[in-house]
Amino acid sequence: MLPYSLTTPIYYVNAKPHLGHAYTTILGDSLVRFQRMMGRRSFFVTGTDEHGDKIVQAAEKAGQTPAAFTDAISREFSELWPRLGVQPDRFVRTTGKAHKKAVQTFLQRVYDNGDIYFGEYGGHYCFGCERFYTEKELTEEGLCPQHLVKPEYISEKNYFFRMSKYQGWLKEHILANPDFIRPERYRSEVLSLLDSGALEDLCISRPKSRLTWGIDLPFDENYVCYVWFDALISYISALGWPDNSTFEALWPGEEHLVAKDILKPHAIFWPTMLKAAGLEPYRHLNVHGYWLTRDTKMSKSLGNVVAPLEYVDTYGLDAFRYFLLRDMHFGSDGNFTEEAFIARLNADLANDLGNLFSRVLSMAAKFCHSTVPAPAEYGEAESYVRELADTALGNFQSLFGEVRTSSALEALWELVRHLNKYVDSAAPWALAKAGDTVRLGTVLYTLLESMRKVALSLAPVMPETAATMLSQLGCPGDEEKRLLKDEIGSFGLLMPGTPLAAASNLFPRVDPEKKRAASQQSAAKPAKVAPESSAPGNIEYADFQKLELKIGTILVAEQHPNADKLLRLEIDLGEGTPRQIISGIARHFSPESLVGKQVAVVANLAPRMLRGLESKGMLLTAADGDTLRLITVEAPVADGSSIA
RNA sequence: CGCGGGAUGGAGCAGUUCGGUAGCUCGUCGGGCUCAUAACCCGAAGGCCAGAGGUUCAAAUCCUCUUCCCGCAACCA
Repeated sequence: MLPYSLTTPIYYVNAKPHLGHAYTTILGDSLVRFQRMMGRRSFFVTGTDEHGDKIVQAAEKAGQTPAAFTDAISREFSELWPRLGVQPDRFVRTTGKAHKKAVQTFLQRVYDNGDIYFGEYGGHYCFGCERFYTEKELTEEGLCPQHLVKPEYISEKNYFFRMSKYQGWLKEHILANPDFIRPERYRSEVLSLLDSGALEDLCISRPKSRLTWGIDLPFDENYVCYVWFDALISYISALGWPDNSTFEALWPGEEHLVAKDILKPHAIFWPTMLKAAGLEPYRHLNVHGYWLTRDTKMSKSLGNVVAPLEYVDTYGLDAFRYFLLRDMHFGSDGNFTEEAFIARLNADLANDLGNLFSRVLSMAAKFCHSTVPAPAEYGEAESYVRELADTALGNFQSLFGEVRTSSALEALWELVRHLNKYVDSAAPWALAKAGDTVRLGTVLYTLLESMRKVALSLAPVMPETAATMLSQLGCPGDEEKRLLKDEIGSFGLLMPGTPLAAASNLFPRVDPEKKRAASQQSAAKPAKVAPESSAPGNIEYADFQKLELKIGTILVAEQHPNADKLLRLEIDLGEGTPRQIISGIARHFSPESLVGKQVAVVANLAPRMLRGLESKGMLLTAADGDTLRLITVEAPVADGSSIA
C-alpha cells in the first residue's frame, strides 16, 4: 500500500497562531491518524515560513532581530500543537540549515535546466508600502491604492522562473487528473485562471540592497530568494530532499492541505516548479474555506481570532476537534459561534454518543455485573444493526479518505443514532425483568460490539475520547493495535467475560444559559478576585495610564472621499485646532447624526494613513452585536476633558 | 463590469457533478419509555427549493436573465 504523507502550509510567522491555523493543522492531524489506522505508513509535516520583508518589519516593530523574532513566534506554533493533540512527524523551519541547502540545490537545478533567467523587472513601486503594484492594482489616476500617492516607476534587475513554459503542461495535468485539486470548485477556479491569460514568469529574487533576510541564490551572491520559491520547497526539504530516502519513499504520494487564500501558489507555482526541477507533482491539493467568527465583521473587538482556542480549555480538546471537523463542509466557509458549538456538543456528543455509552454501560452493570455478556442467536434486529455498522463504517472510511470529514462523521452518526433506537426497541430492562438472560446477553453484546467499532472509528478525530471509550469497553489500547478497515464485515471481536466500566460520562451536557452566565462572571472576575496584576490577560495600572482618553465634540463629519466604510471626522479636543480622525463607522452612523455630539477619543494613538487621509486618534464605541453606540457623557463637559 | 461563494419548512445546512418520490440536525407540538447525561424513542405540523423565462415526458438540479445577501482584497487605530 502506498504511503501517505501530508503537509499543512508552513505558517508565516508575522502573526500569532489563530483558529485558521488550528483548523488546518487539526484536520491534517486527523487525516494522518486516519490513514495510519487504515494501515498506511504516514508522515505529517507542518512548520513555519520565516523569510521576507514583512518579517523584517514585524521584527523591527518588536525591537528584535529577525532571527530572535522568528525563533519566538515559531516556538509559539510548535508549542501549540501538542495542546491541540497534534503530533507532527516533522516541524520544518525555512531558516533551518537543511532547508537552505535544499532551496539552493533546487534553484541550481532549475537554473542549469535553463528555466531561470536574469531580466528586467519594471514596476510601480510605492515607498510607503515597500512593494510593487501592477497597473491593475493602481487607482484610476494611477495612484497607490493605500497612500494615494503616485508610485515611482523603478526597474530592477532580477531573476525569473520561466513559469509560462509549463502552462500547457499544467493544464493538461489538471485535466487528466480530476482530483488533483479538490474540491471541484477550486479546480475550476484554477482552470479558468489558466485559461484567462498567459501565465507570467515568476520573479524569484530580491537584491540584497533591499532585502537580506532570505536564502542566497547559489548562482548570484548579490541576491536572495524571494518568498514563495523558498517557502514551497519546504514541502520537500522537510522530507530530506535532496539527500535522504524519506523523500524517495514518500514522494509523489504527497497531500497538501491549504486554505483557499493560497490556492494560486500551490496550484500553479508549485507544480510548475517541481516540473522544472524534474520532479513529479504532488498527489492532491486539498483546499478548505475559512472559519467566519461572528466578530470578524466587528472590527473594533480585539483578539477575537485567538479566543476560540479558549474553547479547548472550557469544553475540552476533543469536543473542539469534533466541532471543527463536523461543522465545516470541506471547501466551504464555516461559522464558528459559541451557540453552534454548544448545540453540536450537546446534540451529537452528549445526547447521542455520550448518553449511549452511559445507558449501555449502566445496564451492563445492573444486569451483567459489568462484564461483556455472551451473545446467543442473532435475530433480525441484530442483523440489521450489523449491516448498518458495516455500511456506516464503510461510508465513514471512504468519505474521510476524501477529506469530507463532515459527511463522514454524519455517516458514522447514523449508526450511533440507530443504536439508541435499538436500545429502545429491544428494551433490555424488560428482558431483565422477564428473566430472559439469553436474549439480554445478545442485545447487550450487539450494542457493546457496535460501540467498540464507533469508538475505534472516532480515534482519528477524538484520540483521547476514543481511548477512554475503548478502555471502558474493556479493550484499552485497541486504537493502536486495530486497523479500521478490518472493522467492516467483522463482528464479535469483544470477548465475553471481559470486565467493563461500571459507568460512563464522556460528554456532560452544557447548559447554554448557565454557560453564558458563567463566562460573564469569569469576565468580570479578574478585576476583583485576581488583583494580582501579573495574572495573564491583566494589565498594570501604569499600562492604563499610558492611554490618553479624552472627550471632544464632533465638529465635522463626512463620508471619506475614497472609502465606503470610513467617515472623516474633525473633533475638538480643546487643543486649538480640531483633530482629524478617520473612523470605520460609516455603516452605522450617518454623518449628520454625529455633528455636535461629545464623544470619547483615544488621543495619543499613533497617527495612521487610512485610504489617503491621516487619522490622529480613535473614536470609542460600544458594540452590541451588530449595533454600535457612541461612548458619550451624561452632561456636557469642556472639550479635552480627560477620562480616567 | 476586481476574484469567489450563496439564496432549500422557524434556525443552521445537505442534496445540484451524472435531471426522476425534497432530506438532515436543532427548534415547536402530541405521545411513549424508565436503562441513561431533563436523556432516549415514536408521531405530527411546517417548504410551490429567491424571482422570471427556456430545454425536457420530467428541473432544487441543465441554459438565459433579474433581484438580494456574504467572503476575500481593499477602507477595521
